[in-house]
Amino acid sequence: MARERYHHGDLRDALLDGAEALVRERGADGWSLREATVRIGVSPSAAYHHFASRDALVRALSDRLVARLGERMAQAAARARGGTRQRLVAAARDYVRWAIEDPAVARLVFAAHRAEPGEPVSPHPHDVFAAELDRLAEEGGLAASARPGAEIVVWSAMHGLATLLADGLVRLDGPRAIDRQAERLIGAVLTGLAEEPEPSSPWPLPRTSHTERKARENVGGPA
Amino acid sequence: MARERYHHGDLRDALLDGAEALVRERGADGWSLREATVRIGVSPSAAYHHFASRDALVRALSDRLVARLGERMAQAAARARGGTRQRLVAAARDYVRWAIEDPAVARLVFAAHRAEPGEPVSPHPHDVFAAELDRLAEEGGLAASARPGAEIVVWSAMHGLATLLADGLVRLDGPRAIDRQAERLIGAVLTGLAEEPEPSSPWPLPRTSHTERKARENVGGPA
DNA sequence: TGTACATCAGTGAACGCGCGTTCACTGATGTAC
DNA sequence: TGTACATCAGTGAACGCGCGTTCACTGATGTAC
Repeated sequence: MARERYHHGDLRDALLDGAEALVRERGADGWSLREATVRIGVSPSAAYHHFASRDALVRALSDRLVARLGERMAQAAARARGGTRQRLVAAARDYVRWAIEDPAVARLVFAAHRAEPGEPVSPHPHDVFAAELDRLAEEGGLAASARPGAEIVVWSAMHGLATLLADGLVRLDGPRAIDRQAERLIGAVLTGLAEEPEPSSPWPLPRTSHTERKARENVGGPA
Repeated sequence: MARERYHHGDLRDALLDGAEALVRERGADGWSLREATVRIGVSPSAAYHHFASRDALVRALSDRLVARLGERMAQAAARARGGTRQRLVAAARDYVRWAIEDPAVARLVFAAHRAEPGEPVSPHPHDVFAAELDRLAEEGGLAASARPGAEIVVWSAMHGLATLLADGLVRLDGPRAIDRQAERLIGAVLTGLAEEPEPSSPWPLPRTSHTERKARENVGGPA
């Protein structure tokens, strides 16, 4: 169990792995920084050479997990057969699948990401939805007036189902039922958006902590 | 600040009030049972004459809060002018309003209710949505095939927006923008449900911890 | 109206606990010459 | 190829903390006769 080398070599990543495993075993909150270090065979204080605080560790873990989710969703969309609507269905379904696969991980991500600081993460579920809706609008599957803010409509719906399932407030028997519920929800939302009458004044434009972090990062960046 | 009487008289309620105030001030998790007792001017151990554990206190508080939310929603629906669709819009909008009014309270409720035990709470948001959708189906605003499980579709959508806002992942400027976003979302979902093609096999029937608790309670109850 | 007594709802001290974080330190590594 | 030295990434002991919960207790209340 003991390390052979004095220097670990990749303690930062190892800590993230350890913390992730603890989240799976004991829940989003049921573990300590000390446990994560013990599990790796390193003293608690060693963690502070890599993270300023326990909180920083949690944020880094959350960023890593959310990036993985975004990648999954983007791949699910890319693999989908059919048109853009099917791509959206696939991405949306995957969001929900991911949440129930590991509810504790989902809770950590949803809770931890409320805290602002940290690197902006790409791809982010928000970006995936936004990109697919752009496609849909270009193809004429969505009125120009309905496009702004539509990604928040879609994200809200899928986030709600994912959260209700991850928190155990709603239960469905088996993966097939979950997929169908997700498909039903995204289907209703997309139909509703497609039929949306032109609003008398433009829809409100929600801001997200994710896109704002990206914008902040790009100040002074490449033109 | 000191109590005049040795016996408090209504310590149970006072503890719930104190805990609720702490949640508002310090967040869903940022307070202890001890703080709640100190605030009331009572020793920490006194709490154990009324709650078996801190957890039981949290659950009781959550039940109280969720019942209040359900009442609000039902009243909003009752006050709505227009048809059943407008009643649903009003209830859905209120769910979101409630969540952003006090995000910490909303987080406590959403998190604490995953834990099973406790009294079933009525009215529950789930019941309000279900009742209004029943009306809508009776009036022909919703196909019979689309009714089963539709309350989870609606609840998911509104829960998602509420959660994203309460957790600060999405921001909207001012109450007017929030109402419009909520209206847009529930509008899209209801349109989508109304247009929903008859499924080749019935939709999955999600179970909720809330309705299951009620069912359990009614075993052996009045016929 | 008075007294005995059970019950209820408090007190206060103490418990053991594990936590995040700091600190002075030391072993290992890499670079300059 | 060897040596000096700066830097990096660990150690281990200690800190102060507040927590939930238990326990033997006591003051207050209500009821029976």
